[in-house]
Amino acid sequence: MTDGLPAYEQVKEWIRQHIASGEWKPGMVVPSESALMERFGVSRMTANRSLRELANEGLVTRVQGSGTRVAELHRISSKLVIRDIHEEVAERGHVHTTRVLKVAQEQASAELAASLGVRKGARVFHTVLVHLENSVPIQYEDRYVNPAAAPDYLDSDFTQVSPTLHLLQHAPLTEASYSIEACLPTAEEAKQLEIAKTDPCLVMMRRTVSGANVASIARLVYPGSRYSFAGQFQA
Amino acid sequence: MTDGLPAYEQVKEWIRQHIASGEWKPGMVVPSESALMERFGVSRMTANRSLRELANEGLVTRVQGSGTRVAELHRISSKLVIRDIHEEVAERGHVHTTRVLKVAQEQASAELAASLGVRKGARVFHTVLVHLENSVPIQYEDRYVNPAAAPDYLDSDFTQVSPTLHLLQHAPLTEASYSIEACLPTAEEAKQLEIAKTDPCLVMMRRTVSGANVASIARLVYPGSRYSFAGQFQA
DNA sequence: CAGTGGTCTAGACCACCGA
DNA sequence: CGGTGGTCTAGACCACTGG
Repeated sequence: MTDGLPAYEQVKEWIRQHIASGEWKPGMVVPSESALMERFGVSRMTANRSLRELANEGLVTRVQGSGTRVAELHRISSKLVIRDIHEEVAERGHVHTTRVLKVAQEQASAELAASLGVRKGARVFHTVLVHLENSVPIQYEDRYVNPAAAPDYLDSDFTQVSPTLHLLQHAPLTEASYSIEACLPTAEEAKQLEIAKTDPCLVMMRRTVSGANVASIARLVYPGSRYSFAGQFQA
Repeated sequence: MTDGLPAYEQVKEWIRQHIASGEWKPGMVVPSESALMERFGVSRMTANRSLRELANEGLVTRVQGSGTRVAELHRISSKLVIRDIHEEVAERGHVHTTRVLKVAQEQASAELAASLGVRKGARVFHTVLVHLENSVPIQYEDRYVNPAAAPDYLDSDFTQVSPTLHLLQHAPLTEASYSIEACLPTAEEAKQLEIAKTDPCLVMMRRTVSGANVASIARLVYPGSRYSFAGQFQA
């Protein structure tokens, strides 16, 4: 333990290298906490932290009473970060503007009511807008909001504050789920995004939960030719 | 500290609730480790573990000497897990089969050579196959493999072992990057996936690194009508 | 039963920040 | 300078696994 790095990091690094080199294959037992104590002259708390963090990262699996093993399949798992679109465009040094198509109160259909967790016919907020990057449309956003989660949603100026940002600030996020598909745009979406009706789009359906309420349900349509999701994974 | 839950989890949960309820807003200071020691009657190591894990989860930020604060914007960040397709299909209780279209050695074009990190004209492996779930095509996989990373790649029986699995077993994964877009299929892809040329597809480009080598570059085409990526996020 | 991981404590030394 | 987080130790009790 001579390096400048913390001891628990040195232990992690040593284990990582044995796994990455293929020397320790999936399913094989990794040195136990007491073995690491001897090998590195560290306390058990330190050895424990190393193994626990590697387990959190998915590199090893631990079973009480049995031991620590190299994880079976290095699943390629990576963080997909969903960000406020205004922030994302700004970070590229571009200008983000918004075209507001609809800001309204509506009565929830049966299907929508079920998704939002409100009674059928209850009052819900509905916004439709288009996000532009340097005047080029990059996202069509069709969103329903539960008034219980964000009572003053409709008072927001959506040309200044994106719906995502308003919700993040007024309805702390506790849970979210999404799915990504490839679809053709509807006629209205194609028109607003200024693309052909045959241009494929990435469609993200996103549902966010804030505390006890479903806060919002959104359908986000991205022109396939102008947008992609990217991610990275490091072992 | 009466509950059945570990003390550090109880402390985390207490903090999470104050954040989720909106009581503690982004930027506000969270109780320090010593404050938590008093409040819960735990040792500093335990209080430290609670705050450290919350920081790893992105809920708070910590600055040495300054303190712990509620993180600025809850970015909706979620794990996108990319799995071996055979395993994924099997888990749904369906049958996975493979149609092998090409297994060959080729000379790398300039562009491909650059991506794979080999010399132009170097020998590379090239496979093309279609994955079927209950006899329905769900993925067209066009893959180039660096022989340095998996010398016996071509000896594999791809009807039994998927390329992903072979690579995971023979070339331990150290890094991966991907991007997801919406595209129309090529004529060949449409034919093999048994879809119309106008049906949008999800296309994932994936690049994996094993140790010092780029192991493989793959283009994975999913029929939009039969596949979606889903994910979830919990605060 | 011995070996493993899961948790917790009391105390310690250090580096850093801000008044 | 005091308060904060970053790390580490020696020892402890428990629950679980496997032979």
